[in-house]
Amino acid sequence: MPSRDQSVTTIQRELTAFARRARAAAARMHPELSLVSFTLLSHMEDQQGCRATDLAAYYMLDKSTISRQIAALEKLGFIERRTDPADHRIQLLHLTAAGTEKLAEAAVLRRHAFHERLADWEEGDLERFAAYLLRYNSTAPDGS
Amino acid sequence: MPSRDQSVTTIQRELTAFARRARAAAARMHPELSLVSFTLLSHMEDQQGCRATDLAAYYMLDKSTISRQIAALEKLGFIERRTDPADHRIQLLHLTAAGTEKLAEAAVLRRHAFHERLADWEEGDLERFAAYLLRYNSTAPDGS
DNA sequence: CCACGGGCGTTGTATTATGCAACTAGCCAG
DNA sequence: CTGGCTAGTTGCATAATACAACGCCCGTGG
Repeated sequence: MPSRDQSVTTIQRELTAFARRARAAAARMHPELSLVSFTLLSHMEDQQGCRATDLAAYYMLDKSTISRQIAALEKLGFIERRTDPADHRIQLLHLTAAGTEKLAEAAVLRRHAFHERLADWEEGDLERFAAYLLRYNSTAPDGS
Repeated sequence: MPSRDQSVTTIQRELTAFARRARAAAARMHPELSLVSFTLLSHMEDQQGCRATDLAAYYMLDKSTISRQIAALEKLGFIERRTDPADHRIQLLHLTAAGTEKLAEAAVLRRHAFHERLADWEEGDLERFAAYLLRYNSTAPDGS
């Protein structure tokens, strides 16, 4: 019965509903690390040596926003900037030990919450859901 | 190869990434109607006569935030409040004709964007994705 | 070698969303 | 009627964000 239109509507509605909650949930789980901070930190962990510009592009945030987030994370001692020796304009971002640890802490809390929430999901469904999200996010992340 | 843990991690990561973008995308598509406004309006259309408290609970927003959003939407002429005759504390929220129209406009833009983005998805995948999101959001929306 | 255009990042400024706390008004049970 | 509860509003503070102007460094073309 769900038409293509209806599926699309549901997807946008539910994704949006999720978005509304994510921040609050993050704030509850790890007040020390906002959702944005957590996400950026997480990204940096995966992409050791990424640039601020990369983050800005990926998350559709202004470079100034990223700059401030990075400054805050550095002040907290969670990341360090290493100027690219080959191009002094560029800062390569790396997690510090403290950052890795902090991220792990938050991740544990988040994972716990998500696991609880997804406890009764079959593994196959989880995989498919994850795959859909990846696929969704991989398409046209720009704002053309 | 994706373990349960990994799927869960991916889900949170990708949902979060989506969340980061949704607002910016909404701002681009319909600057008149923020993502929150759109979502609330959309909710009100489905649940004619819902209360502010319902919205606050569903979207995990403070009642004051909802109150202000509602005030703004009313000022724009998109909704009207009808005091519940049975309980004068309660305001039942209804879309006006203008609100319905505005919402439809925004919905068209959004649907267009989403459709473009999801153009190459098979209908079955869309349905499953939508179902997963619904299922996800339906579980434990509270913050216990 | 030097100047210019462009990319990367920072800082100043303003806006906006949001939460918390205090408050008002209306309901209901004792 | 009074106390306690619920719905919603408002004052206040904060945090996230965008935009614009700027500084720094790169490479290229004269």
